[in-house]
Amino acid sequence: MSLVPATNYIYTPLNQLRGGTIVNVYGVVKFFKPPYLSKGTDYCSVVTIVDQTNVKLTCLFFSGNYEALPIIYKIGDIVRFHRLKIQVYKNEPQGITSSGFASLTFEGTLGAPVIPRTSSKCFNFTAEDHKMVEALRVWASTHISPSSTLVQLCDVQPMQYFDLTCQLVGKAEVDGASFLLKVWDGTRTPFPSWRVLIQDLVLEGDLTHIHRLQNLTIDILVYDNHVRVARSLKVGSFLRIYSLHTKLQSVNSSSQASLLSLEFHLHGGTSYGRGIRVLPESNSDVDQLKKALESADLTAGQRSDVVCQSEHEDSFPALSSSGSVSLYEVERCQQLSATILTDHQYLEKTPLCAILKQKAPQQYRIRAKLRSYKPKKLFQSVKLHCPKCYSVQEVPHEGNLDIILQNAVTQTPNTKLQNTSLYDSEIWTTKDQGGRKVVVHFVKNNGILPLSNECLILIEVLGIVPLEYVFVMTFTLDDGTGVLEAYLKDSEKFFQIPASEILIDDDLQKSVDMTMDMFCPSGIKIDAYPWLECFIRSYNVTNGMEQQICYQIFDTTVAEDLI
DNA sequence: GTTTAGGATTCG
Repeated sequence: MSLVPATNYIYTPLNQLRGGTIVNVYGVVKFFKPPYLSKGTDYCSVVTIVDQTNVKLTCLFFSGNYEALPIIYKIGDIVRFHRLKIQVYKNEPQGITSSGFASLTFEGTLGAPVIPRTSSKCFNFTAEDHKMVEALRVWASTHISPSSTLVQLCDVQPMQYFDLTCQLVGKAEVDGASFLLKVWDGTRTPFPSWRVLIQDLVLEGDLTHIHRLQNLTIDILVYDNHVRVARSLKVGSFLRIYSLHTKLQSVNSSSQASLLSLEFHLHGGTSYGRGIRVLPESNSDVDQLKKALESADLTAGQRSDVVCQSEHEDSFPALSSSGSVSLYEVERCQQLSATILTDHQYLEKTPLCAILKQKAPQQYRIRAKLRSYKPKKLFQSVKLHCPKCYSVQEVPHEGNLDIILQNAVTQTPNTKLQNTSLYDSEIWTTKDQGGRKVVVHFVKNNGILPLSNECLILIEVLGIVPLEYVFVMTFTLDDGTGVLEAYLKDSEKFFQIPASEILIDDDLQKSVDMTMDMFCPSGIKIDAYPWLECFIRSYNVTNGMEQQICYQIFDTTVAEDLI
């Protein structure tokens, strides 16, 4: 007689789930919201899993007991759910807690020890389960991209959402809607953290320790629903803060120098799994964190190499007039860029806020995201450009003009460039110029020829200067410190596609469209856009009485692996 | 015994 009931659990593959049943399933966590207090009576957690059938299942878990919900720390964790109810929501199977629901969670890393995390006092775990976990790890290693949101403070970028593993060193009430957490992870941010103003004496924590850590600590403001969680946290505990948002702020000081600081916000709500979870000492990421904390360079945090313009202890280093922030643009913070420089790699990057304050002409290396661009339709960006207009040259002598024009008359227009899907072409034969042929292209809009007053007309012209096909676009660039409009005028260097061939080649059009869509993807926020490394020059433009500074992109090309 | 939320970033 055995005290343990010989239950043989059957696990249903995720592609065989039927509404109205109660099942046991295994899966890899693809998305999750750490447990949070619902608007009802229970804690809630939303978890999406996937298995070898490549079918996803989103599950809703409710429990009055926080511990009873699945103990998931990151995407890629492996879970086993027992007595999961399957219901149908929006015509899709959906999992939900049913009575007797229980879960086990395992690290998803190949080769890591198979240790179940659970609040269940007793649970069934056999050699078969062990095999299931191993098999899912192997499958996930080639089918699930590793979590890219786990980032150390030294690698944070302005305008980013990421998950931070850190230790809490201080906390303070700010107001009803926000709460301050002071944390560190042993590394230093590329820009100094903002300092949230709080009333004296409300900061809880070891003030001597916090002072010693100086700029190794960051200030996080958490809002709304996260306030009560933050308030309950114990100083010294290890945390993972999910979907933490960074924002680079330029602050003007009395000395008129630009100050840059990095803000950290945990916004209200639970979208994208925003939340806070305490990690136990046994967590393998906490082991790593502890090592980073032990080996942290406290002296580096003092920034003794920076000349501060203010004597205030917590002040931010000022930007020099050249706008260089090289001290904080730590090289290890490099992230792959969607465009690269073809020259000037030795130059330091300059934040846009600094460029916007300076006189033209100058040249800068920048790193920014493409907030938007104009025109949206590729055919509108292809223009004929006259290089002579941009260069200072003598107007040809009248005597030479005849010869130049006569030569032009003998050239026959290229018929390959006529009547494409993007424009209609007409050949106009002159009567009094020896029958010289002039080709006029009427550019269509979405395949339709616009009214004559709105139609872009390209004229293959007049013999003196061979006109050059170019892409002309306006890029609105944003690096978190400022926004700047820069022109791109490119014949083939930037896209590595000749502008002269774009109008007659569908594949090239698709390629440029895809590149632009990758720079500036629709439907996602700018934080998820790729970084562009660009070289720009500023120049003065006089428009009547007004003088304006414009910017042009050059010596920049689309990164090779994107072409 | 029911409700909660039902993935899909704030705007401080």
